[in-house]
Amino acid sequence: MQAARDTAQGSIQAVLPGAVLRPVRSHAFEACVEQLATAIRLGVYPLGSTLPPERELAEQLHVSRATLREAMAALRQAGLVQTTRGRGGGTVVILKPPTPSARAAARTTPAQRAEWLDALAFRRIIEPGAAATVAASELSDEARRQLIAAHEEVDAATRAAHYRQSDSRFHLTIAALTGSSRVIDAVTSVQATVHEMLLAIPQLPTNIAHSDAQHTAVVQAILEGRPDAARRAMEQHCDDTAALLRGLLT
Amino acid sequence: MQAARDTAQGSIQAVLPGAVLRPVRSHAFEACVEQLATAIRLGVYPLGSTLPPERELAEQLHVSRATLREAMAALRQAGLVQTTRGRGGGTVVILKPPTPSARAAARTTPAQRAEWLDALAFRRIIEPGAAATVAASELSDEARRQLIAAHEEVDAATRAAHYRQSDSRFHLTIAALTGSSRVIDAVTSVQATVHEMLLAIPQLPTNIAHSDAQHTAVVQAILEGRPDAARRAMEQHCDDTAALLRGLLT
DNA sequence: GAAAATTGGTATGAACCCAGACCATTAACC
DNA sequence: GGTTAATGGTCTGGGTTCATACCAATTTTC
Repeated sequence: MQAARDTAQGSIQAVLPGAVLRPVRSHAFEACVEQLATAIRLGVYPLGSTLPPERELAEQLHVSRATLREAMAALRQAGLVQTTRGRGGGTVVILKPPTPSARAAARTTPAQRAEWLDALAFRRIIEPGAAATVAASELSDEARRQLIAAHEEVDAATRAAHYRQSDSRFHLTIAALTGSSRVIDAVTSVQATVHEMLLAIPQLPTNIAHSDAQHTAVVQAILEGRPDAARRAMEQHCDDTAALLRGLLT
Repeated sequence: MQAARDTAQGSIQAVLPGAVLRPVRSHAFEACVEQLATAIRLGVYPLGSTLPPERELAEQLHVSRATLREAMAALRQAGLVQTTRGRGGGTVVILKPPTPSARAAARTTPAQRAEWLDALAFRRIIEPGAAATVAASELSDEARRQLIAAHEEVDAATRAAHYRQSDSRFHLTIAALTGSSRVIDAVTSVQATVHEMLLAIPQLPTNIAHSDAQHTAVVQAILEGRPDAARRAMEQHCDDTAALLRGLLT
């Protein structure tokens, strides 16, 4: 009767139960703060832009306005946004992207490291997959414009502070072009973690040039409709970034 | 001042804000019910197996025991589990996997259909990616055993009712072998949706034979350490299933 | 300049969720 | 057979979240 506890039926499935059940996300307040802060830091809402009205955001996040307002208050207190009342008012992003080297490579907990390595492994699957999917689909002119514009924006952002946000937006744009909300979710989550990691290490200009070349290869492969080439280019990009991060993390 | 509302800075990013923010998962009770019911239906906890004690499950799901118990009560009322008290007691799975053809292809809402198509697109990326990742990694003897056993189990399950659960466990096993919790989450979510879709359509024996051949190809490629072959085999498998489902869904 | 519309700010009662302690029942153990 | 341990069942007080109003400020519109 003791053996029956571990899921009966063979040893194969003995590992699944522990792996499949994931923590339920409670605490709406914290979840809102995290999502909004991430969106701002990734540049989804750039410096100076106005967030949607509270009522609208609350509906998007499936949260009561009271809870959303608490999250807003936290963002305000953290210096990420500023709020003004009345018609035409709203909440404006005032966060200046931090300079990476400003923060030293803080000591990371084992759990933190595991989370980061997990994100890199997941990224190696999802981002190349997204690039291949977009390359295999028929892109509208509008879609092509968006991709090219996002790429040019990264190219133009030589200043390190803006480079990170442009880079995130570039990757998110590719995800958005798949049209799949699950893909967008996955890439957003991955980019948030990568962003966090990159803040912890100094940024080398050579890396930026290197990344730009790979971005260009990805965009070309997508525009020419070559899925395998797009996947390989993005895999190379992920591998290089991952090698850099893993090396500077130990 | 009106134009500034739509995220300032060019038209490219005008689409991102709406796409990136996702609903916050509140309502712990419903989330628990959904996760447990899914795990049971996918065969993570097979018929006759005992679930972990309430205190343990509550901790795994990051939920109070009171909330977990409410979820358990719902599962009990739905006829999925049975509970007995005292030492050696616990909650046992009593759900018999339903016969697919029993339920007619119910009318689906547009939102439902969109969700389903999204899941298929996501699956086409994540499952082949997971197969390639596993094939590229060095597998322990234990891991090889698990993979082979999971495959043989599907092979042996000719009865339709058990076939679905074996199939889900097979795909989940590959995900688990990547060692990445994000990959496991993604595949679990995708399998849950695919499972839901397959329940809505009759199952043809020819499809099972077809799938088995593809499963074999995936396993062989993984065991031989050929990532590209593993990816292609799994892509073929996903494409065939997706074509079938999309066809019978309109 | 007055009215209307849009936006953030505040208040309240109900429902939900949590942590912890304690009770009841049953199988395992000596 | 008696004791112990494991497990589900119950209770309570306090914090969170929700839905729904209504108030306040400010710009747009006429």
